[in-house]
Amino acid sequence: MTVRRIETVIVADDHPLFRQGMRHIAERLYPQARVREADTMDEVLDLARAAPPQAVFLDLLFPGLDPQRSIRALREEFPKTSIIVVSMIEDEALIRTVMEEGADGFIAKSLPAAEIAVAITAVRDGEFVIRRNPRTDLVVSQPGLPPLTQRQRDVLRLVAQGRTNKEIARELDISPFTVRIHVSALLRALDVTSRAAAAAKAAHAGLGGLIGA
Amino acid sequence: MTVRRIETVIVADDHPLFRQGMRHIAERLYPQARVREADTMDEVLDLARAAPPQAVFLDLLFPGLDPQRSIRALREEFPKTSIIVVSMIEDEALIRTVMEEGADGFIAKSLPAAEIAVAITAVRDGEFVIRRNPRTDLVVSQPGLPPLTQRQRDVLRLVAQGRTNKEIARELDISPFTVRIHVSALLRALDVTSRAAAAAKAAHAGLGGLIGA
DNA sequence: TGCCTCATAGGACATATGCACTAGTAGACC
DNA sequence: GGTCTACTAGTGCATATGTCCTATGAGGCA
Repeated sequence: MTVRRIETVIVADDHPLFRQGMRHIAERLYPQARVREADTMDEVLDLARAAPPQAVFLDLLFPGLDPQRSIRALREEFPKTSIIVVSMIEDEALIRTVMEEGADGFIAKSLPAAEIAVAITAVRDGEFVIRRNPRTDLVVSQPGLPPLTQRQRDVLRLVAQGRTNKEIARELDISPFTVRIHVSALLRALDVTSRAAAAAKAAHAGLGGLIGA
Repeated sequence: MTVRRIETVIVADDHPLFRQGMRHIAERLYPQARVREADTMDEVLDLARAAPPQAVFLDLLFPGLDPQRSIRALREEFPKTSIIVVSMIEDEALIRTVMEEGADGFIAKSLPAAEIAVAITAVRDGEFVIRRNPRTDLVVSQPGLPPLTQRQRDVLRLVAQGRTNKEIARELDISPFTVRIHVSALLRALDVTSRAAAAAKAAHAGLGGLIGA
């Protein structure tokens, strides 16, 4: 995937200190970009509509905000924007939910700045990224998915939810033929030969799948 | 699924105290059953071959034992036995792995006896069961799968790994036609209409899918 | 300008999948 | 013995899926 030039970035967080930190990271990564800061979800939407951002860094605990709906709404209105959720909470179910709702990356606030920057770059390169604080007990290998185009990520999300090509076509408002193209490319990229296997890989990588209680 | 009478149970754990506790639970649940105790994996196999058990309670940290291979071997040799893994460790990746290798249930050792008994009954009723110690922070709803027959669980495991009907047929050593029967019944039971959706449901229920480090 | 990738849309074709039937065998239950 | 379910195996058929092909427009890059 050709990485499009970053022109506008929105940092949405109600903690001034953290917002400053994120701005700093964004400015280091993309010196030419304009970084906007937002205090509320409405402000995010206003800023985004005024100048569609290439990336949004969204605090999960945004004041009076329902993460699910907001992320889905953002994804629908700005399909090409990298939505990166940054959060204090590292609960798995929440992570899976926001990823399924359309986020491209989930980054724990507790990570060092350098790691956050790396994760952001990976997302811009087409990867789904989930970075939590390293746990001390058991080290688990994170399978990870290869870089995918935005459309491939959209499609994978839906395939991993068990949708058919027709349903995906309706959801993304494109032709079923086009969906097949994306699915084919996706299967090649994931090195599998069936959508069910793709769903399994997605589950292993952190999209979908959840152990509860 | 008709619950077959429990005649023989094997408790495999190298902690005598815990083994006693498990024996107690088993005897309360199935007064008529013979409960065997095993110290090593070889002993488990010897006992099982002498008298095929309806249920095996297996300590995950068995001396010098590779959980993956042992569980898969047990499952292959005794396809109808309920394999219930009981463990000190509650690491998710480990749980998913043992469930994928053929276990029917995973139960944390830290749970009270009553809950362990309930979980065992549910497994015997055809459910996949994963019970960890309740965490205090965020309560997550565990989707849970409806009761399935042993064959349906076998098939679901493989579907959730992205296998095709042919592959499943080879793996289970039955006809592809028969696999289709099981898949059809499975889809009905899960209330979905495609294997990919079934895989997604399985992922949500704790089979497959893993968020790492 | 030319070259590239990505997203879009469609045709053709082989295979896989899912469903609706029939049917035999084995075990559990009454 | 009669009845029930699970597991097995098959046929037939409609639809879904996946691959290979062509083709167009947008946008980035050299």
